[in-house]
Amino acid sequence: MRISELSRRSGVSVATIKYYLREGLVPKGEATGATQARYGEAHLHRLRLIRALVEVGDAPLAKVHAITAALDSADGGDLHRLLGITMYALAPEPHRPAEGDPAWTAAQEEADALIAELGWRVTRSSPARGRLAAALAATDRIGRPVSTRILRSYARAAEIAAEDDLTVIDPDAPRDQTLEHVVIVTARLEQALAALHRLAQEDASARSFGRPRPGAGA
Amino acid sequence: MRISELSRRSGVSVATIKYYLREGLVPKGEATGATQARYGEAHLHRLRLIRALVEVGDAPLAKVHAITAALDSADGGDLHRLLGITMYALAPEPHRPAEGDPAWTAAQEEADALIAELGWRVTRSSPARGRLAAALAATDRIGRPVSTRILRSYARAAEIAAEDDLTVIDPDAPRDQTLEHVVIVTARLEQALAALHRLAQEDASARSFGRPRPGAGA
DNA sequence: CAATATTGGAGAGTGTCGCTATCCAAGGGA
DNA sequence: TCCCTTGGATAGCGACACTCTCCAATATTG
Repeated sequence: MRISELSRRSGVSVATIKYYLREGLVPKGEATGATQARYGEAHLHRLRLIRALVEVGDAPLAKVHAITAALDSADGGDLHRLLGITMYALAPEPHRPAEGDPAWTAAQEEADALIAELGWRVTRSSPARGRLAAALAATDRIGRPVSTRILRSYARAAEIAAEDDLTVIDPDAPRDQTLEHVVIVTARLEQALAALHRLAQEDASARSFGRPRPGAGA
Repeated sequence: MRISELSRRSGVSVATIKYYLREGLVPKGEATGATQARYGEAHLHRLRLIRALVEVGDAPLAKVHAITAALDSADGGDLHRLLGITMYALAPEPHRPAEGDPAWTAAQEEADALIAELGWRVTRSSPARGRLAAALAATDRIGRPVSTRILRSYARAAEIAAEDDLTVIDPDAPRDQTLEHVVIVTARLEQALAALHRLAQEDASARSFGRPRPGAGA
């Protein structure tokens, strides 16, 4: 297909596709002349992956670029590695506190202990590990550490959810599409969890601080 | 204190404070002359709240403005209302699907049913309600609906966590400080939850797709 | 008291991000 | 044949969150 059809089928404007081509996020089409090229299904999948990363995963294009680069080079790479690269790129980096900070050290130990206790097989360098520790340290510093009870209860729920997430994967589908699905499922579940948390919080706040008939927000 | 001291104690540059003053995010100091004004502790709390919203809550200044406006006007407003305004402003708005979308309708009903079942007292217009529905609808559409088992298990965990969140609140502390703490605790817990979820996912991926010695990501 | 530094206030400028618009010449389709 | 689309490249734009520069009016310090 030509660029206009690719645009129509992907919902991405021609100008934006050209921009992605220039940036190397989408591989060039097969040139059929000085001013013509042909695109295929792979290009369509790629565009959908990019949109999923940007719109659902809220990733900056630079990170999208890291992911597509891995996709385009490590064709034979195993799926676990590819998933790792993708999820690592999607992770927001926490502003890491100073090395010597006692709250930080304690939080790291707590995170490690929890991971060990659950027997989770994660790399030492996983950004999620640091993110967890940073979150624990921050609440610590405010004087209200997260209770281990809650942490455990969430961890258990997360375990089940993660297992479920992966059933979405068809190892034989195109990689672009596989990643697209994983990104969407992961991001959406996180949205759902955050939403649940806020709803629960609103309920708790209504019961603690609300008036009998809670006029509530907005 | 004068602006330079306010800057030093808050860690926000003088230029930025001036900018916040111009934008009305921070109330003006008490003028003591044509080119002089005095600032107090309230200004310090306000700056810390703003930084918490921006850095931890990742809120755009426009939303911060909505929150500070509420703070500055509704001094007598009850805490529940103020919390509502704050958390509503922090909520990312989901791109709401078309009205007629069947997945959307079904997801909304599921969300409402869950809330009703748990007996949560949340307003009909709560953005978290829409966010939850949007997340459910998105995974639905991909063909992998979130299981109610997982949803319930997360909801239960969220309930406990939310209860805990509120113990951070001292109803007699300055409102700016109270909001700052709630924002930090809420945002950080959400980070922790997301991190747990990703760690669990990495573990699941390692077990399903990894090689015996999982070289993993990055 | 004089020299120097700081302040409030306002406007313009900066850097990043993710596009979007404009041009142009070479093909392609009717 | 004649017009429309395309690829390719360059420049421009709008939002955002500052940051810089000026200025005249104080404060502070010696």
